[in-house]
Amino acid sequence: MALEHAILVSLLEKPGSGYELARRFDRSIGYFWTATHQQIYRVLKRMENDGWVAAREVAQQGRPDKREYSVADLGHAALSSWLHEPIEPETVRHDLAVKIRGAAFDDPAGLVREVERHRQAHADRLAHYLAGEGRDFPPQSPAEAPSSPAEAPSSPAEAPSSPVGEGSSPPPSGASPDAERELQHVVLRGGIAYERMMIAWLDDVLATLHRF
Amino acid sequence: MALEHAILVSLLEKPGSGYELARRFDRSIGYFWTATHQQIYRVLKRMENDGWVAAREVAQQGRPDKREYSVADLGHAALSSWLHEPIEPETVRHDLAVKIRGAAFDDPAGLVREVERHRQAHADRLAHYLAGEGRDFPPQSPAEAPSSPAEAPSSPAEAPSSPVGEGSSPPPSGASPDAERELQHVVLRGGIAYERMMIAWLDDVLATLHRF
DNA sequence: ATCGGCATGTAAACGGTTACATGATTTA
DNA sequence: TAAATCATGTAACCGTTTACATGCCGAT
Repeated sequence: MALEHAILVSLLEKPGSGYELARRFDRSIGYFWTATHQQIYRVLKRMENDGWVAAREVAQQGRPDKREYSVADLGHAALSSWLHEPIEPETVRHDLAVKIRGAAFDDPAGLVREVERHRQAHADRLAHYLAGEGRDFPPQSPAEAPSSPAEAPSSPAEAPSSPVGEGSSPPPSGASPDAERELQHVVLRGGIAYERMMIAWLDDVLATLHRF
Repeated sequence: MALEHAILVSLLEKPGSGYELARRFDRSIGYFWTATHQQIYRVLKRMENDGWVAAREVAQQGRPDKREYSVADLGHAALSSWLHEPIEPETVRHDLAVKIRGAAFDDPAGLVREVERHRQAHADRLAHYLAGEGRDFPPQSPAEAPSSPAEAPSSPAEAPSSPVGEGSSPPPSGASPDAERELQHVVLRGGIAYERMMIAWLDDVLATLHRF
C-alpha cells in the first residue's frame, strides 16, 4: 500500500485539506495513483493519529472552514524509510487485454468500438499531459527538447497544478526546489511515453481486429 | 472486477484445475492479470455454483486427483455479455512514480539502485516475452516483422504456454483458432511495447537522478 | 530423511468502491 | 430556483493479500 505515501508526497509539495487532496488525486498525482475522498479522509485521520501529519483550522470567507494538513517530522521520516525499502515491480491489471484474448471466442469485430473508445481516452490524456508539460516545463535554452509530435486533442486540457510548495520540516539531504521540478517532469514524461505507447498499441490491436 | 472473466478466457483457451490456473496466472495470463490460488479457488467455486463452469474429476498417476474445470454455456454467455459492455480505461497505480516524486524531499541519489532494480526486472520480462514470441509466433513469410532490437536478457526465459485449447460450447460467431492465435499475439506485442517503453523511461529517470 | 512440487483449502485482516448524508455558498 | 462547488463525513460491501493448514508423491 502506498496511499499514505502518495498523500505525504502531495502534502510535501503543498499542504492542503482532505478535499483539496481529493481533487489533486483527480489531477497530477491522480495520473499514477487514484483515491476517492472517502478513502483520503479515513487515511488522513489515521495519519493524524499516528502523528504523520498535523492539521490546522483555516477559516475562509464565503466557504466552509477547512482543515489544512501538513507533514510532520514523523511523516517525513515514514516517507523516507519507505523510499529506502525496495518495492516489487508493479503488478498490472489490464482488463482490455483480457477482453481482447476473450474476443477470440466471441465476435472479434464487436470489440472495435470499445478499443476505439480506449484509444480516444488515451489520446485525450496525452493531449492533457502535453498541455501541462508546455505550461509547467517550457522548453529551455538548448539541449532539451520536451517531446515530439502529438495527437489531435478533444477534451478540455487542465493543469497538473504543481506549484513549488514548501515542505514543513527540513529535508535530510539534497531536496532542492530544482530537484522537485525535475523529478515531477520526469514522471510526467513517463506518463507521456505511456500514453504514446498505448495509442500505438491500440492501433495495432485495431488493425488486427479488422482482419476478422 | 474481471477475475471471473480472466478465468473464463483461460479455461476457454484450455481447461484446467484450480492449481493449473494459479500457475497460468504466474505466466501468460498473469502478465496482465494477477491472482493467487486462494482467490482462484474461491471464485472457481462460485462460478461452479452459478453454472459458469463444470468440473470433472481426473485421476492422475503419481499425483493427487484434480478437478478439471471447463467453461459451460452459461459461462460462455457471461463472458460474451461482459465483452459487450464498455469498461473504464484503466486506473493506474505506479508506486515507483510516487517514490520518484517523493525523492525530491529525501536524497534523490538514494533511489538509483531501486530504479536500476526495476529496470532490470523490466528487461528480464522483455527478454521473456521476446523468447515466447520467437517460440509461439515465428516470423512468417513477408510483410510481418515480429519486433525490433532488444535488451540483453538475464533471467531464464519461460514459455507463455498458449496451446490452442478447445472451447466446450460452440462460440456465437467468428471464433477461429486463427483469431485466437492472432489476438494472443497482439496482446503479447502490447506487453513487449510496454516493457520497451518502461526501460526507456527508467533510463530517462536514471539520467535525471544522476544530475543530483 | 528432507525438500520441492502437486493439489486444495480456511480464516483474518486490510484496502478500495459505492451509496448515502449533510449543509453552506456561488453561479447560471 | 436549480445546479455546481466547497467541505466532511458514515456504513456496508466486496475484492485482495497474507498467514496458516493438510497430505501425497518423487527426487536428492
